[in-house]
Order: sequence, then C-alpha cells, then structure tokens
Amino acid sequence: MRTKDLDKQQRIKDAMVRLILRDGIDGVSVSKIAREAGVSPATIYVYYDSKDEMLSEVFQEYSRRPYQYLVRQVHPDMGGPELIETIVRGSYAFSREHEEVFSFVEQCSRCPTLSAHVCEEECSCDVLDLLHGYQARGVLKPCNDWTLGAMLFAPVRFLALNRRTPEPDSELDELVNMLQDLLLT
Amino acid sequence: MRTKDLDKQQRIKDAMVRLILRDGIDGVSVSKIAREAGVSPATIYVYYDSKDEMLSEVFQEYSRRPYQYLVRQVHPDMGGPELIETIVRGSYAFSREHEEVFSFVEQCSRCPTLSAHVCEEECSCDVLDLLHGYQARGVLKPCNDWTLGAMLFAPVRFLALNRRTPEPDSELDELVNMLQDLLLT
Amino acid sequence: MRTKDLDKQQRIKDAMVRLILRDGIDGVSVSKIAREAGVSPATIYVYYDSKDEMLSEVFQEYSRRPYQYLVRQVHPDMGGPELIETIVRGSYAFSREHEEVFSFVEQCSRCPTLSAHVCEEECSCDVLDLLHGYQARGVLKPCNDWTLGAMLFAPVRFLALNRRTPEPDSELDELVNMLQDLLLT
Amino acid sequence: MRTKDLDKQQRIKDAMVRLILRDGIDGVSVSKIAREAGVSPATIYVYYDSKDEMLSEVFQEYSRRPYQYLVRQVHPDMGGPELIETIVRGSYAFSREHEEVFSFVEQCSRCPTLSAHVCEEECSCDVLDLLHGYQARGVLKPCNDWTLGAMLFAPVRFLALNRRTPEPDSELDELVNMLQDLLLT
DNA sequence: CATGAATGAGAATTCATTCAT
DNA sequence: GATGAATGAATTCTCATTCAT
Repeated sequence: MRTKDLDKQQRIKDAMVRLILRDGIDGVSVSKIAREAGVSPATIYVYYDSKDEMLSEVFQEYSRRPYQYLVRQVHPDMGGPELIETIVRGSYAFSREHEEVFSFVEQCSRCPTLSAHVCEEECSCDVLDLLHGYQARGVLKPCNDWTLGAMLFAPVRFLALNRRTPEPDSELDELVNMLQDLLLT
Repeated sequence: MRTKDLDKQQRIKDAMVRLILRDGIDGVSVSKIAREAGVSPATIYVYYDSKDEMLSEVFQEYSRRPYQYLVRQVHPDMGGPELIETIVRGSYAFSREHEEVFSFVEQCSRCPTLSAHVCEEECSCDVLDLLHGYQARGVLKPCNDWTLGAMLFAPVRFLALNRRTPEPDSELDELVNMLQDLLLT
Repeated sequence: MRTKDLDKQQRIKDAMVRLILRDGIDGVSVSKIAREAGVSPATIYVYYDSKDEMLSEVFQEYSRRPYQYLVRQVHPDMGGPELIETIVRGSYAFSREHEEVFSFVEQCSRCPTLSAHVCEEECSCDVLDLLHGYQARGVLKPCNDWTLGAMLFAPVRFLALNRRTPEPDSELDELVNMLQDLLLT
Repeated sequence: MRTKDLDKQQRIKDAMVRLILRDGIDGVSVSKIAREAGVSPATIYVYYDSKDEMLSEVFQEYSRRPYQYLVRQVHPDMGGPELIETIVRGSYAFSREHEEVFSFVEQCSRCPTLSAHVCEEECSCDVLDLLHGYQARGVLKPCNDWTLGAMLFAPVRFLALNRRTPEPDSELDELVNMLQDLLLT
C-alpha cells in the first residue's frame, strides 16, 4: 500500500490556483490542472470526488487565508492607528504576495454555486475577534461587524483588484488616513 | 426587420446573464444560452464572433450599468449628504433590482481574461464627473478618484454580495452615516 | 439547416447491433459504434440522449422483429401443422438470417436494466392474435398465452443459441413434430 | 489461513453476481465489485488474472448450478410424471431462490465472448444422464438430447424470465401437464 | 437572417490494472 | 496475501463552432 502523498495533493492545489489566476475560473480543466501538477488526471480523483468538490474544498480552505495573513501581522498591543494601517497595508500586501490565492478567492466568492457554502463572517472571525477587543477598549468605534468589514476589507481589495502601475502608494496612504479618521475614537 | 433582430439579440444577452447568475460563469455554454433564449446555437454566431467575444462585449456594455443607474438617481442640485445617501442606497438597490447584471459584472470583473479589457475608471466616469463637480464646489472632500471610488462603491457592494436575510437596513444606515462624515467637508 | 439523416441513424443502429454480436453488450462503446458507423461520436448524441437511451430505444424497436418476421411467413389460411412448422422453422431462420438482431435482442432481454422496459407479451401480440384465431377455430388447443409462447418460442431459441455445426436439422424436425402433437387438437 | 481466503474469494463472487443482477453485465466494474465485497480492487487480482478471466471462470462454475440444483431434487426412483414435475418446478424454484445466479448465467450465456467457452451439454450432463436412464427404461420417450433439453429447460426459463406478479402457478401447472403428455410414453 | 445537423476537440470521469508497502 | 495509491487508456458526453439549407 502506497501512502497518500500530501505533497502531491498540495501540488494539485497549487496548480489549480495558479491556472485560475492565469485562465480564469471558467478556463480551468481537470486535465490542465493535472498536467500543471505533474500527475495523471485520474490521480486528482484519488484526492477529490469531483472537480466541483475540489474547487469547493480548496475555496473553503483558502478563503480564510487573507484573514490568517492579517492575524499574523497584527499584535494585540498595537495602537489604533497602527492597527488600521496594518490591516489595510497587509490586505494589499497579501494580494501582491499571494496573487493566485487572492484572485482565486475573489473569483470563487462571486460564483454563486461556490459562494453558497462559504461565509465571509466565519472566514474573518479571528480578525473580528481582534477588532472586538479594540472596540471593547474604546479604541475602535463601536459599529456593526458587517459595516466594519465592509469598510476595512472592501476598499483595499477594490484597489488591489484595479491595480495599475505604478503602485498606488498615494491611494493606500489616503485610504489609511481616511479609515483611521473614520473608525478610531 | 430591425425590431425583431434587436429583440433577438437582447434575448440572448438576457439568457446569458440569467444563466450566469444561476450557474456561475464557469457553468454557461453557448447551447445552454441558446436554449434559454429560445434560439438556435448558430443564431448566436450571427451576432457574435465567438463565445469569448460575446462575454467580453456584453461585459463591456453591462459594466457601466451600475453607474448609469446611479446617474439617473442623482440630481446635480442635491446636497452633499443626500448625494452620498443616494449613491450608497442606489448601489444597493441596483444589486437587488438587477441581480443578474450585478452578479454578471462582479463575476466578469474578477475573471482575469475578461477584466483586462474593462476599466473601472471608464465605467464610472459619469458618476466621477458628478463627484468632481461636488469636489469643485467644496462640498465633497478633495481626494483621489480611486480612493473615492473605493470608499463609495466597494463597501456597499460588499454588503450586497454578502447579503443575508433580513435586509441589512441598519448596516446601510450606518454605512451612509460613516461615509457622510468621512467624505463631506 | 441540414435535415436529419435517417440513413445515418440507421447506420448507427446497424453498427451498434453488429458490434454487440461481435463483442457482447458489455464490450460496446459509443466511440466504437461511431467508428463502425462512420460518424463522429458526437453525432450519435444528435439522435440519442445517452448510450443507455440508445440501447433502450433500439431494443424496444428490435424486440418486435422476430415476431414481425414470423407474421410475414404465416398465412391465416394455413393448416395447423403447417402453422407450427412455419413458426418453429421461421424462428430458427430468423436467428440465422438476422444473427445480429437475434443476438442483440437475446442479450438485452436478459439485462435487467433494459428488459424492465420491454414486455414480451406486447412484442408478440400480433403472433398471439394469429394464434388466438387458430384457438377459436379449435385447431390449436386452448391454453394460456404464456404457456403457448413458452412452448412455441423458447425451445427453438434454445437450439438457435446453442447452435453447433452441422445444422440441427434433425432436432428441428423432432421439435416440429413434438409441438404439432402437443399443441394441435 | 485457508478459510479466510476462500471466504474472501467467495465474497468476491457473491458481490459480482449480486451486482450483475442489479446493474447488468455491462454495468459492473472491478472497483464496484471490490467495494461491494469489502475488499481492495488489488485483492481481486490475487484470485483472478483479469476481469475477463474472473467472469469466465465464475460463469463456468455457476453455469452448472441450475442443473446441480435439479439433480439434488430428483430421486432416481421417481416415476416419470413426478420426474417431469420436479424438473419443471425445480427449475422455476431455482430461478427464485438463486435469482442472482440465474440472472448471471442467463446474461453470460447470451454474451458471445463468454458463451464460447461454456457448453450447455456439458453443464447439463448429470441431469442428462438421469434422463438417459429414464429413456433406457422406456419411461421417457427416446429423443435427441438437444430436443429434450430444449423442451424441458427452455420453456420454464422463459416463464421465469418474464415473471410477472402474481406467481404463474397456473402456467407452471399447464406446462407440467403438457410436458408430461409430450415426453412420457 | 436563421436554423438544426454535424463534428473535432476536449470536457469530466471511470476503467482495469499495477505498484509500493 | 492484502492493500490503497497511482495511472494510461478509455469511457460517456459536452463544447464551441461550422455547414448546408
């Protein structure tokens, strides 16, 4: 008995996410993924029951990534302004350092068949917990979780998505300032 | 007969957009669209050279819709607070009244192959012009177009996308208030 | 618009039945059939929704063939002995002249998924009507339709199936004689 | 351990035969059989060199079963009428008590690739020997083995195959009577 | 303009089988 | 002996597109 090769499964995920960045979610096929991952198409079915399930499973896993990335950057003893800045700049950094994951998650979360099984609220819960701490301490204005998320995550992603060259340093600066003004007490 | 033809092309667009809301952009095919539109697959090729071109063309056309919708709601003699409120609530209204178009545009704009040919800046130019007027008059804070768009359009779409029942009235209220505070002088 | 080519559909059916005689019902594939018929695999799906439906439809059509063949051989003014002889020898002749259809029907009628939709009684109804006439005239013994069918059709098919060389003339003669003794008044 | 192995092989055979009753001979696969038998696909290849050989071997073994069943029911000192009745009713009983084996053998014996290696004559030799005894004693009419088999086995299988509800008691009665009249001196 | 038939290419998936343990 | 992983080849079927009418 050969044991399940976790490295192989990771190569499959990587290949999928890479191809979706390149060709779009409507341009990937199981055979393309297999070729890119260096395995047989049949091997993919050792790890996933179907293409849909593969997409769904990996989406579920990766949709937490942007938030996990942020949690790693934030220290709970940061000040309010630094917190906002870290979240905004961190979000943008994630979209650059993990382009494929960022694009993959953005695409999946707009696809009705996939997004049905993933809840933004759950994905961001760790970051939200952090933010709740700041709200409790009166550093952050008390406001609804959804509004908070909408303001903290959506605009920077908008910039990341519509990224042009050169880098939008000034836009990011402006955004950071605005959100500091807006969300801190 | 002109009417007939335009009607047929419109039926094709409607069918496409309806199916993409239902099945996702990775789940539509030319034959499905044809069936849904009540025409032959061959007929689609009377109006479009290829599936890709069809998607691209319709995306280009429809990506302006959310902004056209807003322009129709805004009167240039509105006050600043009313302006913000109209834009935010109008954006949300659009996502509800034109669910398929909203979903279609959101999906296409995340798809790298499609979004390459559509520029957010161009789509929103009419709304931006309006906003520039308000900035010139000193009603709206002077800030970068991208930052402005990011703040005015992205958060409400975030709410629209992650819509849950019941309706997020309070979130919208909060959002409106925040943006009024933030963007008005 | 090209019109549906009935000849093409016939070639598909012929190919299917020929291959099933050669390779068995578990040995045919859509692509093999297409190659044998000289069409593209996709073309088969113009005429049938799926492989299963194709099998089922053709089975339903062809399962009547052995009986239609018999009806053509029997004249209603035949005498009783001649009737029996014609049916028995006719059944055997059919199995030789239409080997593929015979084998196809025999294989399908044993396959649980296929036989569920085909009823022997319906297939043989024309022959049974003929036989009822003979029973009404007191030429043929009055007996249950199923028993009659079992005696008239099953034994000769048994011989046809287990055919060895040389031809089973003597067996057929004996069978004819026996059934004449048994079934005539 | 011997018991373990034979048990495992038996489970494989059982699974195969069960699945063929359910899905038809064209619907079984090695993995399905393995799953149904609760073993690994690879294990099947410990006992058989290939799928074809497995089918062929089991068919060869099981094709004798209906006749072995009959031999067990017949006592050589039975009278002629009882003999006929036992064979006919026994054949029918077998088809009910061992549905999967009955269906399996019927399907295989129609499949050209499989039936080539199995000879009805050999399978039934024990029953034929019995019948020869009755013929020698002048109880049973002297007639060709094939004709005898055709009359004694085929009609009742025809009824078994086209079984409807309720049970065909009257057909069986009639069949028994007919064959007694026909075959006994 | 409009169509349904037709198709080569490719989709997702399963197959029978072998490999490594 | 027994296994689950792995796979090349083949499966059924759909795709985007073109053809003939």
